[in-house]
Amino acid sequence: MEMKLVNYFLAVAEFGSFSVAADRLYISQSSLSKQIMALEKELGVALFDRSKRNITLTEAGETFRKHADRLNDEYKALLSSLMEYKSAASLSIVAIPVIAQYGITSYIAQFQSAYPNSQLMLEEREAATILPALNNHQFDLAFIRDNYLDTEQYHTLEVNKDKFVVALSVKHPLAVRVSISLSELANENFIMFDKGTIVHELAVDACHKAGFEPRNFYASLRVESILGLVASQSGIALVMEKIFQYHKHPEVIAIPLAEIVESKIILAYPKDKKLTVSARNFWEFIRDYPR
Amino acid sequence: MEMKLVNYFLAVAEFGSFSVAADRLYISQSSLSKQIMALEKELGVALFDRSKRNITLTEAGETFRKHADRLNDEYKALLSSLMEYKSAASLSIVAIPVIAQYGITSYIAQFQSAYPNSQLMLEEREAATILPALNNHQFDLAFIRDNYLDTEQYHTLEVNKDKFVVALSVKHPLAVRVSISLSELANENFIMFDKGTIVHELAVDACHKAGFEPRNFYASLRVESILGLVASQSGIALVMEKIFQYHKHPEVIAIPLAEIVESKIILAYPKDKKLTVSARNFWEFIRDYPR
DNA sequence: TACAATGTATTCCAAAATGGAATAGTACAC
DNA sequence: GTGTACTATTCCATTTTGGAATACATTGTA
Repeated sequence: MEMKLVNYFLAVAEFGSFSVAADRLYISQSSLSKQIMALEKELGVALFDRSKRNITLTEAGETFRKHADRLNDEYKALLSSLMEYKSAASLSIVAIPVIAQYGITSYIAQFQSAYPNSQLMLEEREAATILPALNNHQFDLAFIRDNYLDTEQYHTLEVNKDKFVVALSVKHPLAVRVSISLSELANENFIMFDKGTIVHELAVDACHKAGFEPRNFYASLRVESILGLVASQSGIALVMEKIFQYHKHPEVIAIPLAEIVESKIILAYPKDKKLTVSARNFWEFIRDYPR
Repeated sequence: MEMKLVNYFLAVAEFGSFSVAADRLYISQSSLSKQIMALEKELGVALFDRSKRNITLTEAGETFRKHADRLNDEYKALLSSLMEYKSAASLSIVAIPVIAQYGITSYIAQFQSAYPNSQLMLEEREAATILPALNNHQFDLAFIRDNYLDTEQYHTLEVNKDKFVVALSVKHPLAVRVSISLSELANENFIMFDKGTIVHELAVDACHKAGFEPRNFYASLRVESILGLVASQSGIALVMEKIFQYHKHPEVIAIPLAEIVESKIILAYPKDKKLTVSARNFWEFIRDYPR
């Protein structure tokens, strides 16, 4: 039995719902459903009664829950006892692929010169795959956006802050404005980031709030490409201001959005995890960094 | 972390050797090596010191061992507590693909009419894959050959017994004999079962004991095909007597082997496992079956 | 009774993990 | 040095995984 299944089980039991638990665990509902089914098959007993709309624990499920807590405690004790043997210097960080734009590379460089012995591993991943990996203890710390994050589950540290601007061709009629409201864009072509990215979700949600469905000219592209398309008047785009500033395109202008749509870049780790010495150093380095 | 890795780890720690532990666990050395390495990577610490010829536990390994026992105990307690919720009638059996030839199908039929409510699942697998699956609790009971089995680890019940005979074309010069010694076959073409099967291993080992390397005309085939090849004088074969009797080929004769090479068919389950009610019924049914 | 809302299961498919056989590499006894 | 007895690595076929889309089921409501 895979130990993470214990947590999956406990989440489903707690919320009485696969879809809610899947959300909370940052995995898909179909995956969670399959994994719990596989667990039940492996154990040879049904853990949940799914015949009603609200799923409930079977008797076996109740028994499993009792043991699950103890098993989990043992497991955590094991992990925590191994903590001290981890090379004190080891530190693995995962980040969304915008660390340059938000100056995080510079923090890291300064940390490395302050702690030259730390063996820092830095990996970039798409947002969607970061949280499951972080929860699985594959990384010590993560740089992520705070949107859609269940802040109850994580210790967080604000590192940077950004907000949407409207990227327009300089030839666009609205390019002369000092501010644009989303509702004025209802009939525009939207050039979006990849479906599944947080920025995409944020943009779509914002349009919904403004009362329209954005006409998406999907692009699943890099900022450079998006700005290129905007420059060639294929449409407009919602992009984060600092990302825009970083990449700047001579024929594209960014106009503030009347509605404030904010996104904070945070450093985070799961509350149920103990940090290594190095990770704590890094955390404190970022926390105390003079701004 | 996969719970079975705890057992893998404990086996390596106990024997101080990957290859011995792999043998004991009935998996390949390369697989075990990779799995322990993956475990170490997942935990972020080295558990074994491999720099010396005799591998030893690192400090972290010692710590892991302490917790491993407790974790394992919790896990076993969990499994055992779920036992009672398993449909009392459920019973899954795995067997090598010769149950018809050894009359096991008839035992099963009789058990089913004696216990019509038992939901018996029967699956056939190649010998090599049975023991790992049995150790992983994927099945309650297994019909297997006793050769090369570590009988310390399993409760066993003899079900049938068989021995090698030499299968020859009726036209073969030795076909008139009442008994043949292996050493007389040193220059024959051997038609063998698939590499990796127990019967193949037995045959090769027997030839080695008789002081020669069998010239294999590999066939990785079914008995029918092997007997067909023997009939057409492509070579000779070592086959189990009862298997031969069952399939009988008019142009093939079986001569007893002077050296007795025996193979018992046994019913087995791991000693560290508790049987379900039905499994126990089946066990006792077989044990008390009048012979 | 139909229908909308809200669930879970299933299917499909690309990507990743698994595991054994063969092989390379390494410590140690002699 | 050389052979022996181990572990690591590579290769590759097979299996597993996990998400997107979709099918299917329950329940509350018109």
